[in-house]
Amino acid sequence: MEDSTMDIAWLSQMRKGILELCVLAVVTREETYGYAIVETLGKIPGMEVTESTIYPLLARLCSEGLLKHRMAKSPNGPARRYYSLSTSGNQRLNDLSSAWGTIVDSVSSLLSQKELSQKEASIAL
Amino acid sequence: MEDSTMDIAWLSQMRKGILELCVLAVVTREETYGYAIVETLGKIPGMEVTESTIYPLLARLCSEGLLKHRMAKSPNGPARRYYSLSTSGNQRLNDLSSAWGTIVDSVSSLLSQKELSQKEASIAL
DNA sequence: CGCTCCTACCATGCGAAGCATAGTAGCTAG
DNA sequence: CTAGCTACTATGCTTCGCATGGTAGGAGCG
Repeated sequence: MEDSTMDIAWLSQMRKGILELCVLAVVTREETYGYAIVETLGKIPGMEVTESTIYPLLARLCSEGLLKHRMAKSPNGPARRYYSLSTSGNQRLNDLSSAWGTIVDSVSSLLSQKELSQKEASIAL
Repeated sequence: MEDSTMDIAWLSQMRKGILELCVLAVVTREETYGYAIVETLGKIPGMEVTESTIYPLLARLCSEGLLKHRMAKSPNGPARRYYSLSTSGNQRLNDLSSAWGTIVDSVSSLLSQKELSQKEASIAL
């Protein structure tokens, strides 16, 4: 019931499922680890996430065989778990990516029709 | 456990929250009713929905005050419940719409970086 | 006049995913 | 040795899409 979180509640809903695409896209750029992904996505408008979102997601993608990981030492803290894409992870990235393109087209088509009808409505009035 | 539904399970996840934007966009074009919205969205690639998705969503949007409705007779069946946008519904549509634009930009930026790194990787190999 | 079929909407319940909250543990600095 | 940063973990809540299975009005047909 907190105002600041209520205001953007629908935003996180809109992100559902899209985050998986984003994480795969980030990991495919370079082998990286959870904590860094949080910071990377934190710089992207509308894509801010917390660790409690990213870590379960990474675990899920691993258990689905889309990601693989290896441990490596960190210069300033506990060991990091570096993730990289598996073959099927690459496949999934392509699938998600094309599905994403389809949805973007569909939605923007819907929204443009909205603008047209609004102009017509203002004329009709 | 059916294969055909398993294959596109992540697709419905990706649609979460986006559907709200789509329904508002459809309703703002013209006053319409649940059954028709299902058929309208059914024609849009990647946006196929069932009645059990739309009716609860319409009810939710109504209870949030984003939509208002009126009953009207149907030429071939039971009475229809026609929906139209309220003032705050219009506001929400604008909010969702701009948030959508932000996300689309962010994701496509991520995906284009992916393509770059893949070219670099193929050179490095 | 009942039977079937299409239309239109409703109720229940489940599973997936984001995320708040809180905790664990490695490592360095002073 | 303890304070503070880094990195990951565990639990539980909430929302939402959706499968399933209804209810009910009207039209056409024998």
